[in-house]
Amino acid sequence: MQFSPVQPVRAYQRIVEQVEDALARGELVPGQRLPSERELVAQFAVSRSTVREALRVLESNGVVRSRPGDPNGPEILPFSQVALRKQMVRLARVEEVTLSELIGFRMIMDGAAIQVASRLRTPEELDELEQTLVAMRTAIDVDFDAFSQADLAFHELIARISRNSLIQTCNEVVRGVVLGLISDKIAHAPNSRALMLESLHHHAEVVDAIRTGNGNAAARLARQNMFDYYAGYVPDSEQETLRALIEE
Amino acid sequence: MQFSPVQPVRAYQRIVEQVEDALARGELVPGQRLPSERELVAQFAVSRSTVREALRVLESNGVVRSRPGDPNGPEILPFSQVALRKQMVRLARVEEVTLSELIGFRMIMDGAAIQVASRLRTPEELDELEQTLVAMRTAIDVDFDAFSQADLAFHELIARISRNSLIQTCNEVVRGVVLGLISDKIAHAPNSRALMLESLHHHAEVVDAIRTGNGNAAARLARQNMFDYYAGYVPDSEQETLRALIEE
DNA sequence: CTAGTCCACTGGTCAGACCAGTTGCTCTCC
DNA sequence: GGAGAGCAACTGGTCTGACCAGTGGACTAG
Repeated sequence: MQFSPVQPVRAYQRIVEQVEDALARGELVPGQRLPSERELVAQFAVSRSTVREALRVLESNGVVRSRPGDPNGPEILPFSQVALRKQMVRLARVEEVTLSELIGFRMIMDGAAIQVASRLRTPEELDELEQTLVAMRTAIDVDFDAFSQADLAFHELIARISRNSLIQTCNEVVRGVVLGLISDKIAHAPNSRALMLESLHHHAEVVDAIRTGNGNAAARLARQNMFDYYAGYVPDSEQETLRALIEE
Repeated sequence: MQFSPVQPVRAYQRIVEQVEDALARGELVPGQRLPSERELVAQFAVSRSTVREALRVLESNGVVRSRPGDPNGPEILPFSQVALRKQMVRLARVEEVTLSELIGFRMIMDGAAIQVASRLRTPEELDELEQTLVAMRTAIDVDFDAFSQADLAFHELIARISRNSLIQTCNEVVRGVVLGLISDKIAHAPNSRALMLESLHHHAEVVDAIRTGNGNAAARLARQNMFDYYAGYVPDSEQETLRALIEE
């Protein structure tokens, strides 16, 4: 007879589990309301502190929202990847993670999004992509921040067209972290305008490949462009892993 | 003069922010301890309930761990795959993330790991890969669990050879989540042994491509194998996004 | 030296009080 | 009749204080 180690489970955790189980079974759906805290105290037969601690956890997971004075009780929120995103951010910000790892990961994510988008995109979505190119062209004459915003819109659209929310979330996170690390260097580069123009040209090439539905070519182009753009910020000794992602 | 809408910030949220800011600035590092709850009450000049609600949020974010009776106060945690995995599992349960999205993500991660590993692998690492194939061959005659373990060792080694911790982590997490969702179906398939043999054959093909340093071919092979293996578990209407990842 | 007990701390939960915010209803004034 | 003010009953946010189980270290007895 073999026993295994036991672990006490806190009362508030039990409440969290019950609520999430009810969500998984469809017995609670977004838009609905939980009972008030005082009602939950009665139903769960615990103190109000315990209920509130459970609600803090659920809130942090993006499951519910509480508003003071709201007479209808805590609201179930639409499902979102807020908490997953938080964990991805924590992963990306681990101290030992290098810039080259982040850039490599971004190349993979962007490349994959573009590859899938090339196959799945509708004509309307292709039009939207063209519009983002126009916006990028306009933003060049404003400033680097405006160009970054337009660039962001381009990549967010690509990720949306890929219809994979994990790609979307990872892409957003790693793009944000990479940009946070080297944004100053890029914005203050002496040839900033030239870089923006070249970047726009590359984006247009990618859109062309997407238009023709050539996923592999589009992904390879995008990865090559990212390598060219970012390799200068990475130590020579770490570029090998990035090169592996652009070979034919 | 333009004013913007204001939003009250709760006291416990302020505490969460202060702790997370201190982490971001490196003033707190994993392994360190926060002061005890009663000490935090004094430092933040709030009630103990408020401190505890903040700690529930931080705990839910994977930032700290509290143990009853621990005389050293709440512990700062390093990033952990467990928390990332937990969030992915939550999303899968409510179908905010579909099986096809998870499988697609896995194809991308595994494919990328194999592509980079093809370039970076050392002769010693290639030997290690061969050993995992031997272990898989042996495990077929044991049972599906043993084969799964050997399969896991293969993929973990590949991810390690890729020298990208983001790929490693995401790969491990998503593999665990996918396997958790469909493991029962696979283990009880009537042709389980045939599936394991075929899977072993595919892994050997991948290792061959890695040996010759052909990253693109290895990655494509791996993604094709995963598509063949998993496509049956995905609705027809969602297979298009997976097909995009295996086209030439 | 080892085992047991005690003490001072830790975190988990409870009960009750008070406060600010929200909503709906009623009353008064124009 | 319509608009505004006031009130009551609720909501969630925070506070205070008490009690309990768990942990580790110090002390004592064998």
